Amino acid sequence: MRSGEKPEIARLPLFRDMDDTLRERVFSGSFLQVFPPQLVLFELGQRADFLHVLVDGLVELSVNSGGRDTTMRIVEPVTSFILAAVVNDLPYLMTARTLEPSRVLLVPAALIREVIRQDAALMQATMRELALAYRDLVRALADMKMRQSAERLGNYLLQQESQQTAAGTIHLKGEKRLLASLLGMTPENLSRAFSTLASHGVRVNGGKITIIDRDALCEFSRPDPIPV
Amino acid sequence: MRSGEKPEIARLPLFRDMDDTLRERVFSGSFLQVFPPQLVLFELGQRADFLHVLVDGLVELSVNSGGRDTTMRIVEPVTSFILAAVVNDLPYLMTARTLEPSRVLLVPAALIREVIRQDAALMQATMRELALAYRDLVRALADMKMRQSAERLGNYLLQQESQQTAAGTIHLKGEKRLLASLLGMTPENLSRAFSTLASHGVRVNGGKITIIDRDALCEFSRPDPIPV
DNA sequence: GCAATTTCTTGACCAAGATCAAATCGAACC
DNA sequence: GGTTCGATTTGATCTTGGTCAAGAAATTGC
Repeated sequence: MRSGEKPEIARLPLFRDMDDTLRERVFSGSFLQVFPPQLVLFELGQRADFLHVLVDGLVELSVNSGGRDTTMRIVEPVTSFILAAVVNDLPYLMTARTLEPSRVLLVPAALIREVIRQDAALMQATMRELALAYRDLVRALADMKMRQSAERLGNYLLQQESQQTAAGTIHLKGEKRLLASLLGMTPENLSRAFSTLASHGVRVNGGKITIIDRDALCEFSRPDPIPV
Repeated sequence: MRSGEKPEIARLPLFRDMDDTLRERVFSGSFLQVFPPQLVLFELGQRADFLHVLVDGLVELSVNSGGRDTTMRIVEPVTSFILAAVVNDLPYLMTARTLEPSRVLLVPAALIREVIRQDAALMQATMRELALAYRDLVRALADMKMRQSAERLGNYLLQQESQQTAAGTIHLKGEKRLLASLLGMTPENLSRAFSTLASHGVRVNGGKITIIDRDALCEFSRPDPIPV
């Protein structure tokens, strides 16, 4: 791999605290690969050969089964993904596809498992990362079960706003149909959900969303009481 | 804690491989408590003070927010629960309530975190447990997003059948309304879903379910291609 | 720049599931 | 055994969200 992105990857919570020599060993045993958009990186059911780290671009993780399909997560750089499958050496439960031209660091699964066994700090970071990911999914499942579609959209926007830098403004990544699938609705209903939110402080302009009345949106969407 | 259940807890994947002395330290720092049914063990939002191990009885984990409520998991003995909150010292995302008279081992969160740092085998077991729990939730979320209610019920039955000992027979634990909430539907609709499954090889007699035609049920429910 | 293609939006209609109400079933208690 | 209370089932109706179709807007390709 090129050295340019190494520091940024090394700064990830997953790799931050581990032994420098072992980290170097992980990196030198991995390779950075460039992928065009719409390329399938791996499919659900395959044996987990690599821990992936998205360095640049955009990746969708989805589940497809019985002719149906749903987006589980949109991965933005710089983030590792598919850690749970790698840790337990189990088949991927999701399919990964690039949405934009992307650069991905591929860490051989056997290598990362070996180094995890050797390095307590890496193991602890892995454990913490998995615990946080688990909690994200608890929230996502509760969201899907308890809220209706426009509320889910409202909460998604509030959450994105708090993560993105510019206050009050959100830039959607990917197409709207992708967001619809992530939120568990059809593109048609996402469109209608945006119209519903128009009377609750949200303005839409293509992929640029503005929250002009945060209180009204909170009132409507009833965000989680426990902050992330 | 009494010594009777110690071996069974020690045999759990979480505690199985750790150092014996440290395991003894964990157990002697914990206490086994008996709770009546319908008692709230902890509520969402509270600081995670204890790792819980259900030794006997039945516990519901639920999320309640904005006047709505949904069952996230039904915990059967012998199983630990709420590990993710404890590992990262974060507030519980779920509320726990006993459904039957229950005995629960309460392991102080600070103690288990300390021993995890000291014992690589325990840390590895924790990491694995979290990774498996994560994968369960990926399945649950995909299930909720992609399948309709009767299919979810069918898959639940197939899954329960494979876990319980008697082939073809399932004993529901807890009331049907609980199962309805776990599957993300109303009790009324659960009842209708059972009638739907009647024409797909399922017979119901109170809490005793019989799968008289496994193939027909699979055909209807389209279970996950990747086995758990 | 303009045609072609795709995405997004809107409207009409349909299906799944929720709600409300009432009837039935079953277990616990006298 | 009969009563009572809650759980479950059934039916009628309503709401939400999905489907289908068409038009508007945006993007791509030439």
